[in-house]
Amino acid sequence: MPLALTERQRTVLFTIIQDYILIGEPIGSRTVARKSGLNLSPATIRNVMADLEEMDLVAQPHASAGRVPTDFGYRYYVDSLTSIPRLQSNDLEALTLSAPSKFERIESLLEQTSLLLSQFSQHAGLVFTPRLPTIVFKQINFARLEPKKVLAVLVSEAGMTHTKVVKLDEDLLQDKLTEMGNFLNSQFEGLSLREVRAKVLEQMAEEKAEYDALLQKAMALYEQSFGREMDESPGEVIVEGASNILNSPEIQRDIEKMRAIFQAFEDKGRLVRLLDRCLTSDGLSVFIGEENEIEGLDDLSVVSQSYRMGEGPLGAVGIMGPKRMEYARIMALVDYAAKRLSHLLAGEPV
Amino acid sequence: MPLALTERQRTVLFTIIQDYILIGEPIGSRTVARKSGLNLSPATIRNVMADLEEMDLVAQPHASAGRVPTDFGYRYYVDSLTSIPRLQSNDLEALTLSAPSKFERIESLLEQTSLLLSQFSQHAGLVFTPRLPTIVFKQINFARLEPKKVLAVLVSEAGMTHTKVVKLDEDLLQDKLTEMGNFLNSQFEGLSLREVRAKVLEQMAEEKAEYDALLQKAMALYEQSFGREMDESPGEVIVEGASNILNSPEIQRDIEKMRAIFQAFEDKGRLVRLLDRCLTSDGLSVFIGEENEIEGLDDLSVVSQSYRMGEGPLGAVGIMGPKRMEYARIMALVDYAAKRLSHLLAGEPV
DNA sequence: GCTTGGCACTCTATCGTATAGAGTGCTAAG
DNA sequence: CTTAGCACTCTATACGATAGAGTGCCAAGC
Repeated sequence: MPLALTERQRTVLFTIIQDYILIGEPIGSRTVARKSGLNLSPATIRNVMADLEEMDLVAQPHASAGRVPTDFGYRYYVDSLTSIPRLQSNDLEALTLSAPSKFERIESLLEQTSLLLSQFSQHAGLVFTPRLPTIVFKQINFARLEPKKVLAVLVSEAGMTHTKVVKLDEDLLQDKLTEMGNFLNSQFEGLSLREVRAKVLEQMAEEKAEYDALLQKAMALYEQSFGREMDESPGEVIVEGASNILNSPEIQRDIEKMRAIFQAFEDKGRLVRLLDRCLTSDGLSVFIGEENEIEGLDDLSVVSQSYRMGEGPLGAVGIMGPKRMEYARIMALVDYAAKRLSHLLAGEPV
Repeated sequence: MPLALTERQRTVLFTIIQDYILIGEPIGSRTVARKSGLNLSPATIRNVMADLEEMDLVAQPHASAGRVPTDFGYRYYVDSLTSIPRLQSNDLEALTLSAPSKFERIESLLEQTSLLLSQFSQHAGLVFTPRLPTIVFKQINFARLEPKKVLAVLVSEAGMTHTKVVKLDEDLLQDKLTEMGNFLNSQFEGLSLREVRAKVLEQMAEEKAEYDALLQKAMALYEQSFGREMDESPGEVIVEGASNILNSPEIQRDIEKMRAIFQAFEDKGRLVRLLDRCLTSDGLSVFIGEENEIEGLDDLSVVSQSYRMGEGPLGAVGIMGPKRMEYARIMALVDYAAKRLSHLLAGEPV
């Protein structure tokens, strides 16, 4: 049920949130009275604040302090930003200047994007690289390195490459390898790696009926080089500007929290779980505090947006920072970065 | 000039250092008197300590505190470990169990090594990947992705692969590309990339005299895909367990220092400068505090050892932690890891 | 001449107390 | 419903006192 607040309550809540985001200290009734625009005395504001506290939208750090937004309060605030915020013109200008408009290697484009997000937000920038099972097969090549040793190179539609050195039981000459590659290319182009794998397993099970030995071997070679591993591999996460987390005073106060956060940053597995959550909720997603459900990151918020190429989402970009972040601006930033990245990947001008 | 200390001074100094490393607080004359094994009263020890302070080997945080080793003191201590320390048997046992003894991808081997160093030391693990100009050319392949778009794959002797998508002015068919690859392979195998590049530039300048057009193009294609970029690219650094830095109390006390350290960790360029220093001083190197000359890391020490394959050093592994680290154990650990890595890369059993 | 016990001195860390300041909740009046 | 007033609470800060650790130095002893 959508929480129903009176206009006045909303105004007070938003004043508290915005001011708290700005200055980082509990906001008192006096301050709200001055800044809210409502022409009310602090005493009246106090009554409203008590209501908001009742609703768990704000809280007091201690009995005689001002109010601080709760996770739930931030949530209400973010939810009431009906549309995705647009970039302020100064941000837009600066971004146009410093964002990459072309790229050589997709990996470095992703890194630059993470760095850009970090620099503009003064928080940590996140970029999740494409999850392997969802990427689209473009081409595979095999090159003979030494007797019984083959280099397999897989290229995705997006232009990412994956290589693997495979040891074989028998020695295959380059001619054969090329033939095998051509065969696989003809079979798999345009399929996702997940689909490719399903097809491989299926046809390997089919007892060599249709295909001759070489093509059967091609399937086996694919399976050996990219099959199992790819299906498990969760993709990577590129974190830039993690040290910005140290800027926020509420984190500085608690060394234990700091350690937990940095440990979480190092645990790629935990971060990748975030990606799942970002991709399932399509569009721009915001996780506030404990909402992100990642152990150790419950004092941070994450704003993320997926980027895509063709139909499906490929991965996601995001910003991670203290719950006390400028949500509107950060959301605009992330959305812009994701859109720009999608365009660049598609080869469109930006 | 090698600083000459009396036996007694050495004993006192080492007692202070070892005890300080152990407990992390300034060491007083009373404690030294008890633990040094010298049968002397605290008063006598105090006289010795005053001498050591004179020589800048120890210092007092404040007038009525015990002594703490200076960088110079640590240096003397480390220098007097005449040979590289051997691993303690319990460490050796644990390492034998958990260290990888084979590997699929060289990249993940390097990551695992960094992680291992971090876990065993409870400090940050470092692994510098091979510097590109020094790696040895093994094989190059070109694959036609689309008209005028070629995938170049370079394999090094160590088994690392580097890929690049290159856009061409003209469309080259796969046959031609293969031929070009074969030609380059015949020319370059066994050379370092630096040598390869020199040869390429030289022959491109030679006005197409000896080679026919295709081979000339092959050279140009190499230059376009890996030439310039490789010569500049400094290699990567894999840091694991950076959050361990937060365990040390002397860092915890100073938030500013913490930020500086984490910023340094994020600045790959700065870290790579460390590599230079590690490689120039051949063998096991130890940089204590400001000795590492990297801005922001002057409160940390780095222990590193290069790993190799064939003749030249490829890169380095290391541990970075507070100056108050167990140097002997850490040095043994790093040396072991580097040796093991070298063996694994050479394909020898460990 | 080296060693040592004794002693005065210094500096830190800690604790309790007092105080100022911010902000609240409540009540009663407008 | 709004607001002024007031008592109350909690924090942060400063201050002084105290205990503890450790030093440097001196004079006595071996």
